[in-house]
Amino acid sequence: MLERYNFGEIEKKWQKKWEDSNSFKVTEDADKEKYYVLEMFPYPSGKLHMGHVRNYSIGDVLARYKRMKGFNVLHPMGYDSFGLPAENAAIKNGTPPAEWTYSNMDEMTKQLKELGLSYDWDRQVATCKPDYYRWMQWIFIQFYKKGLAYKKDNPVNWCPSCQTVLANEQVVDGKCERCKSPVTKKSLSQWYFKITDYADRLLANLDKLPGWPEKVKIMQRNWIGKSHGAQITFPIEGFDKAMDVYTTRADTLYGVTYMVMAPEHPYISELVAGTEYEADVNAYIEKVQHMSDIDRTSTSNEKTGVFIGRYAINPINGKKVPIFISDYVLMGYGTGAIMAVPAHDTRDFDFAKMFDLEIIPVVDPGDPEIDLNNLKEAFVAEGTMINSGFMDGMNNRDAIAAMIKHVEEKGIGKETTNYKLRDWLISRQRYWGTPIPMIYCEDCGWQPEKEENLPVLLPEDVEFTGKGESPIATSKTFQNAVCPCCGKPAKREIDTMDTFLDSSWYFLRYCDALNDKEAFAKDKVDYWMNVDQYIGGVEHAILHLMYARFFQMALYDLGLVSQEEPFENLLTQGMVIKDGAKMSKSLGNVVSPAEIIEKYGADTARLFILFAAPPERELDWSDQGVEGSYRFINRVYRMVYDFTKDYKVTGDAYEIRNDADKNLNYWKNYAVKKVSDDIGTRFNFNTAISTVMELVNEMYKYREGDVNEALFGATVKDLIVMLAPFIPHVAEEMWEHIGAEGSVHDQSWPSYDESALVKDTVEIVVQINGKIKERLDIAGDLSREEMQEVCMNDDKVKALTEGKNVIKVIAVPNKLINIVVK
RNA sequence: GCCGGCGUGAUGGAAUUGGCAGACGUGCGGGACUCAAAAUCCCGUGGUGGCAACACCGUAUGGGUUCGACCCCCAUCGCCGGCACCA
Repeated sequence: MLERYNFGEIEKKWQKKWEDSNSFKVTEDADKEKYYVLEMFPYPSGKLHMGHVRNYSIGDVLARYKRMKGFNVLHPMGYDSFGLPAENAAIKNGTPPAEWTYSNMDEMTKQLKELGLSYDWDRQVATCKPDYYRWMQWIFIQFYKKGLAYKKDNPVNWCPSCQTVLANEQVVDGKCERCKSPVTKKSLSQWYFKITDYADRLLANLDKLPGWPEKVKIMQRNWIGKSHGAQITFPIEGFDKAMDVYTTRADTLYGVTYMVMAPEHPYISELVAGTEYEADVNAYIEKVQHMSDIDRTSTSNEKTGVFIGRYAINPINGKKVPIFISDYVLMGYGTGAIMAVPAHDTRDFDFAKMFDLEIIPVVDPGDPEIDLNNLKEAFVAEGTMINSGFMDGMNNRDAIAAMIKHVEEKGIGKETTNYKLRDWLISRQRYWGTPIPMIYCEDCGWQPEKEENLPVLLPEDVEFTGKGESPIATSKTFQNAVCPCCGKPAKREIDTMDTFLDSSWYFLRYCDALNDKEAFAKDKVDYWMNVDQYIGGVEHAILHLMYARFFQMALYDLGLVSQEEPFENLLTQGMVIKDGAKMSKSLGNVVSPAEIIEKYGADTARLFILFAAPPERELDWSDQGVEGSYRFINRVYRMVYDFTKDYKVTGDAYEIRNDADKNLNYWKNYAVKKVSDDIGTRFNFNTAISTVMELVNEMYKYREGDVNEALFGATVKDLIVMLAPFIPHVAEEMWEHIGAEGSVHDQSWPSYDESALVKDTVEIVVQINGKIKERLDIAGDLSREEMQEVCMNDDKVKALTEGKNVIKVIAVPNKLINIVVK
């Protein structure tokens, strides 16, 4: 070890040793307790950013800590390597997506290794590799066979000029973001997963995840959006089909004054065919079709709509009410039609005012301030039923149940549960994704490819023009297939899978990444799963984390895994920001990990990022803070170096000779206790580090006096071991330097001696009426009564309470005394 | 609009959940070392008043509960995030 801290050499040296000895490889070991720590795998954009560094540093500290605690730790890394950017690169500069992706992965792997992360690289997965997507396709087929995958026509955004499907985000003002031509809705045949079948379980199981942040669970609950109500059937005058509506407010059925259908409602064309309303209705539908969902919802108060010339009959009282179409009713939720109660629904109220429709109050607020005959806004709170036949006088919350029961008895409706969650549209008209392993046969319909023919490989004879159909369609051979059922020539599906599928089971593949016989062996998955600690950005709170849960449940139902939920504990790390804003190119506040590693080394980068803030919170990047972390490493390094000039680190046995020894011994043991707790149970790495800093400060102080070689040496040893998870390279270097055996990362985590934590005297606070008046050093571990006695006999306390009436005394052992006086 | 979260020194953040507010780091001030600077080491650093011992004030604001509140309750203000015409 050199006198000066040369991070460049140290980091290179140890990274090579770890790699050469395959230090972090793990295998199943039934005799050891396992721990699976997983960080969300990255998209291989080519460069790591600080968010990655933060994510992986957190995971690495945990992995290294748990390993030292004796766990068999699985800590893998891989790439979510399918996706659009690779395809865009191909369009822009002609590089094949595979080439672009593989070179990015190499670059990122290099950077990850430079951070000194303790991954078992043998288990690396990349979702774009055939040995991964083969099993993705196999899983798809299992889902298909179980009835979880289906193909359905559905309207999607279509740009007639670019000849392509657009995502909602790519439609601006009803126009194509690129060429500005009006976007139409086109019905395209798309593959879906029936995630809605799992809505209830996805919701209910959230309660079985105490290790998840409440925030994420709330977001998922809202996304699933379960609501309880009734479906009620309204006959349409002069029409043979009736109109079903969904409502959570069955209590307001008597207050219905009109009906609204979504513009996409299937009955509309029939209802207006050949009438004087047809032209207006079609014009309105046309207009709505040209709007993106974003625009449809942006003008939230301005209601639009058209009367369709038809009437519905309220089944409860026979009242005839007009039917409108309006874009404020969504086809995708409930039945795509509503009963409108303007008196008690804000949106219906706005619409009724706009079209001058009748408003009938049926819930009385019981508030003299509110004029029921001239409502200024919809009344949506609780009240008493009026104008509602048999329900009059009831509380409206009770009336909901009463009305549901009533409509069920009369056969005009039924109790219903609804979800906001929709089925998962999984097909993409893109090249760089897993081919959907389905074949269309004129005679047999859609058939899954035979499992022995997997993988269905991505074709390479394709063109990337950015126009026309998916590039896969340009392949001369890809679509030609044989029907797995009847053997006749058939056509292969050219759509690929949403990349969220790939990332919905990668944690299972890590358990058995090299298996070429099956997606994963059940016994291996049974050994490693569940993921004990999952770590990633909160931006995945809904999509990825919901899809992965869905996959796990579906695989559980298929008998392929033994648990319903994949992630035992979830930690959502905060963003890395600088100067009060997210790091971004446009703001010019990006700090690249590469430049920090170059200037200070990976250990400093890791230490700073863990020290600057607790993991869930935003982290404010500070160049001066980085300097501070660098200084701290130097400070430790110097101390260890200097100590070994005069002394040796011997065994662990030492004697306590005096107060200074006792104090250092206290700190040594206290730090072990505190750091273990902070890493292992609280994930407060920032306070763990600050404790180690305090210990180092104490060691500097101690060094000024009469040094007990054995004690100081033992403290140095514990110090290096405690620092190892945070700054693994320099810890290893110092460990070698003090002449200790083996790798520091193979050491057991230090234990502490409870008796060393007992102080001879403790400082307690004396309060009078809750105000601190005095601090006293008294013997430690006194009982309440003893404490009180010592305190009341103190001269200052006596003086302060002189002539006052002591009402009561509260004593908290080793902490404080509060004397209440009058 | 609805649902969350957060407001603590100049600053990033501590305070293990109702018991010493401001640990640790940064910055700043002072000292030591040096011809000098950097680095390093040591000391100080919430505010007001006082030579001082000390006193008073202080965790967004206003109230409450409690012997005791950064922590619990009510209201208000501000910032951030999620969802957003879901009937």
